[in-house]
Amino acid sequence: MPELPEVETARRGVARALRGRRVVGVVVRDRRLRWPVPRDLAPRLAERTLEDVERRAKYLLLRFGDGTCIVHLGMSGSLRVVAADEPLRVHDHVDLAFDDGRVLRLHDPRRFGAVLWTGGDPLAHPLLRHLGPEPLSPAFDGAHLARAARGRTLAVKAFVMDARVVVGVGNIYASEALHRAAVHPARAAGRISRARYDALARHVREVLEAAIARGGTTLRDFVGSGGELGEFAFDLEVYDREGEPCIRCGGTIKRTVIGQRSTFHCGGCQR
DNA sequence: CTTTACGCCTGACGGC
DNA sequence: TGCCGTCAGGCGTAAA
Repeated sequence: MPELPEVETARRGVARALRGRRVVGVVVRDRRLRWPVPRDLAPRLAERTLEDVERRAKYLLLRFGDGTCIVHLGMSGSLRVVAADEPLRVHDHVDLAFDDGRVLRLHDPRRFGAVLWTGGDPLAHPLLRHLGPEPLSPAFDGAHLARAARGRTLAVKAFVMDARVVVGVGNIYASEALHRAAVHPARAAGRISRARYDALARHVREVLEAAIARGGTTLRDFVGSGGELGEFAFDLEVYDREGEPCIRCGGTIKRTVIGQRSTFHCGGCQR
């Protein structure tokens, strides 16, 4: 389920397939997502042209000129672009039908995702307005992390997963970036040097870029918007490798829990 | 203000 | 074979 690389992969797929197309129909089979899908979604979208697909954090922004459809995939969501006669599967909750006969179909078993509508500037939406910088933007660097961490006592892993600090660093990539930067995930965020934050910021960026280049990590069932399976091969160094030897120092990978989330680190090389 | 815990859901898996 | 507990990639919200 989607971390930022998966969402970015979905964004590119949807944009390539449907940018410039006009909405000719909306079907909501189950509006009980994280928030109810608005009842007026269909009239809002009717006959509007999809001008672009953007991404802010893990939110997809389907730009329709004077309004934006905000889509979040939650923990189990995926998007596919299918033919209109594609058979439905269970948990296919929302369809946007376009004028070329194709359908953008949201599938979300756990229904932690969202489909919303907002007029005006979507970045001013309550869900988006307090978000930190994009991890692939110039605004994100070690100086930013060090500044934001001043006086903070929480574990650095929870810190980098806080969307007000930096967006898009999910549970897998938080463990991976901390391992590459040799920083212990439980270390207090405010007690990490500027130099180590420089390294961490660099590794966050690198691990996300590498994953995007491979179309997302995909542990089990991520499906890109065209229906293709994402790369299984992205080499996770610590995630889900409890008990295995560290590829860097030979130490043993440990599993702990930080902020109620599974956390993996090497007891040998992360300090 | 910061930090921590809790749900929202379905499904897959392991142990018995 | 079935049942039951545990866990899962997110994240807003409430409580402390």
